[in-house]
Amino acid sequence: MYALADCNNFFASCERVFRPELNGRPVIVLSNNDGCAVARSNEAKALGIRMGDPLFKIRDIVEKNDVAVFSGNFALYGDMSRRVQEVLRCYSPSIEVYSIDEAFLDLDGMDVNFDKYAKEISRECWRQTSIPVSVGIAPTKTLAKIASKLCKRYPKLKGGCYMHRPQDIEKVLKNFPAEDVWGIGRRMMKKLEAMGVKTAWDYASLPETTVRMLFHLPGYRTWKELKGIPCIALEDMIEPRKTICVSRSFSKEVTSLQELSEQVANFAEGAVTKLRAQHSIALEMVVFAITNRFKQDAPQTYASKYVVIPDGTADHRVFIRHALEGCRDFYRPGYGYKKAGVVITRLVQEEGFAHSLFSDMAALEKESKLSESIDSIHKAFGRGAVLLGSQGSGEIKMSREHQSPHYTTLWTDIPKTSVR
DNA sequence: TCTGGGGTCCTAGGACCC
DNA sequence: TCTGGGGTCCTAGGACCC
Repeated sequence: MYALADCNNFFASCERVFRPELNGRPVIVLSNNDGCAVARSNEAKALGIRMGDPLFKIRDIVEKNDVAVFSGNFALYGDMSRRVQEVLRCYSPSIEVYSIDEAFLDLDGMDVNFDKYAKEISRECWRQTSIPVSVGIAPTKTLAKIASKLCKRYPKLKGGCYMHRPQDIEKVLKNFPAEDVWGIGRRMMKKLEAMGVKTAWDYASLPETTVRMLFHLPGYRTWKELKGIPCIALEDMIEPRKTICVSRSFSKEVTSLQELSEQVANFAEGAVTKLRAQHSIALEMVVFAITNRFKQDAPQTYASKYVVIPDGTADHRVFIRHALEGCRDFYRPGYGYKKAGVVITRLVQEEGFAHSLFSDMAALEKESKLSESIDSIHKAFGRGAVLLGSQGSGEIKMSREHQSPHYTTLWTDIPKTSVR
């Protein structure tokens, strides 16, 4: 048996924890640069604001309905997520943190009343964090996801739903749109529509061979999971990432090589920081810059440079140097670059990595000492406490007109009046 | 005017081997 | 005219997730 705990409208709920007067009022949270709505409270959803709607297109709705608008405050959301996880860990020895707002719990072999258990987990999350959490319990992860969605649909379930009897599952699936099933995306749905498949039950009723032929292994797994046969295991071990990407859109277009270089150097530094945190080294990187695809009359480019790092390294300067070289290579005047980034790939664990016979080990060791020093300065004084010259004076200011305080992650921002 | 940022897995097909 | 039968490894691109 699996549980899925899913925080309702997570980012919007985080903002409400510290602004309880916003309960009942529509709330949205925006992506970087105050671009798109990436979280909506139920009231905001009811107004027709969709996931990913750009702010400028919904301005009318926002103003007419007194929608509370927040810039993304990801330090806050990360910290609240950690708090919810702490509560969840009390309910199973084995949990998989699936995303910032979702976690699976392995309930195998537990001798409890699962319906009560689901409701209790939800209640306790609320009591300790003030985040509303929907907990679905079912024999497979895919069904647990569906059960948790039922909690959102039916408040009378009180945040917890246990679903296991075949006749109950059948009833639920017959009323559950196929497109909302975990693992069925837009492309698949298009094929399914043509076949007359509308509900999760329709999909589960397709012949096995059809599913295998048309939707291959991933679609087949989903099909079996809907039938109650577990195929997707709980992954409670945190594996190191296989790729790391740091990219941003700019609040204004970047036209000069100097400015683009400084940005890209910063992204490279950010990527290396993530790389070092998981004790990996990388053998490849790609640096890229793209123009504004929405500006149809402007010249467009998707410029990138791919670099091989034969020695494999996690050295700040190596990545920044390659990133800058890449920039110099592909930069062309006359383009307005709107977004850029650095992707590092071919990641391997630092421990046990066999360097080439011809690597200059003494030089590599010296380099790594410098990077270690940068790490410890950052640890003691915060990221950005020391910069490489090429990183310039820092980042381009992101548009953040509606940022809430860092209530839980900055001493100066701790709420001073009791809110609950 | 204004449009996010980060991941994973799978498969087909190319290139190579005997 | 007729043109074998296995393999492996790698990569790009597609599809999905949040």
